[in-house]
Amino acid sequence: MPPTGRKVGRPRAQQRPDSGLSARDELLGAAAELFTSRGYSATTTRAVAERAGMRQATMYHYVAGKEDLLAELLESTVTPSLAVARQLLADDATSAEDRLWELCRSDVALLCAGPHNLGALYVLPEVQAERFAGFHRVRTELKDAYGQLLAGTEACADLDKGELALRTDLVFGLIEGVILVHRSDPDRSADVFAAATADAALRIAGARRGG
Amino acid sequence: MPPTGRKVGRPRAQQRPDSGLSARDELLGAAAELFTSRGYSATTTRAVAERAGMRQATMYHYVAGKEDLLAELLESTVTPSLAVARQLLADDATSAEDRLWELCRSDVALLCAGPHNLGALYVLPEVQAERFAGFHRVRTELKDAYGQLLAGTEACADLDKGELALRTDLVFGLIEGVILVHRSDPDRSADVFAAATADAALRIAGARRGG
DNA sequence: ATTATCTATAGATCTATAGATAATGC
DNA sequence: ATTATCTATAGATCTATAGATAATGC
Repeated sequence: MPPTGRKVGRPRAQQRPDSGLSARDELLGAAAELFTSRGYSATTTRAVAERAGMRQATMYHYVAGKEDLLAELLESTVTPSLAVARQLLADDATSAEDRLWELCRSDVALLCAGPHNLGALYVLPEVQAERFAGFHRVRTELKDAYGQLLAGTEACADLDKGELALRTDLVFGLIEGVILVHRSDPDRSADVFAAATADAALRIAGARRGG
Repeated sequence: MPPTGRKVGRPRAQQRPDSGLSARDELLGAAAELFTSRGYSATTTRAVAERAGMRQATMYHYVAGKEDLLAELLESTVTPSLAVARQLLADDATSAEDRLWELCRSDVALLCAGPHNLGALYVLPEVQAERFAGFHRVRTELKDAYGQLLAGTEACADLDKGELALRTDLVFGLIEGVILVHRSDPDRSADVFAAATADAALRIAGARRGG
């Protein structure tokens, strides 16, 4: 069994050094880059496939179509955030303030850490289509986690339902917005940026860490 | 001269009650609705024209193409915000804190007041293209106004350049983000929402109104 | 005559499928 | 034999233009 370079199937027309990734993952990476920078509808299946190193038709060997790529990217980026949120909701040994801070920090860090601006996927207009309802359910669950942690802070303890919804929108809007603005200065440390955003979120809530 | 209903030119195939708007403004309105809800590339010239009550080809009597519509929508939504910003920058009788608050409030109010979610236009991936550089220059000028007002607040007086840029990104990100999140609850009063966002922006800055 | 609109369509895509091809595996 | 890939293309768009048409204006 020789080291590498031996693969089943017809060779690709354009040979490239082996990235180590599966063909499917290369397609997902290409789609992430193109969808976030040019948009979903503006990105052709040809552009995705050729950036992944294969011809347009070959893409269909791995995915059912463009929609599949977007659906998978959406789910795979929101899932880690939601896992963090669930764990924080269950942790009743820590103050709501500290848990909210950590949720904000990790959310921003997760989305700003990767090579592409995955947060930009969330606001693509096409994502509002029924096809992506699964993503929206998960995203709503994440937003609910923000609301629950906010409701647990001392500063928000006495707010009525409408006021709490307003604060939740402000905090959630901050997170969504800074991820987009991040592309204006992508060289800044994602960790520093994430911590600063979490600080700002607590200030919006009227809360303080360790409270 | 009879009241209405008398117009030069071949009648439209689909007759509709006169909206009072010019054909060009009807096209702009249709484009605003479709670009914000479905996206720019996903919106066809046929969809825009027919929503405006005319056939696809007739659109070219009023605009050079889809790009023109987007360019005009972008400029016309950022221009009023920038006019407010310039006026506030020149007003040295008011504290930087109060002026920053007002800039945030009016920016959110302007974008959330209209029937469509015009703020969503700003984050369309297609807007990053060179074709819309004019919009980006104006938008950068608006962001600079945020930065200058922030620098004038007591809370930010001693920050270095990098720290100030970070705060500016946080405040600007909040504004951009809440405008997007606003679509989750478009029935809420735009004025209340705008004021609450401005309050939140000052808390991020570490400043207080009347400071 | 002027104008606003229409119908028709050329040319350029874009997606998804059909079927051929060139590797390895046994 | 199996697999991954290729080339070729049908069918469905989509944009922008050409040229006809049906009103009013004079």
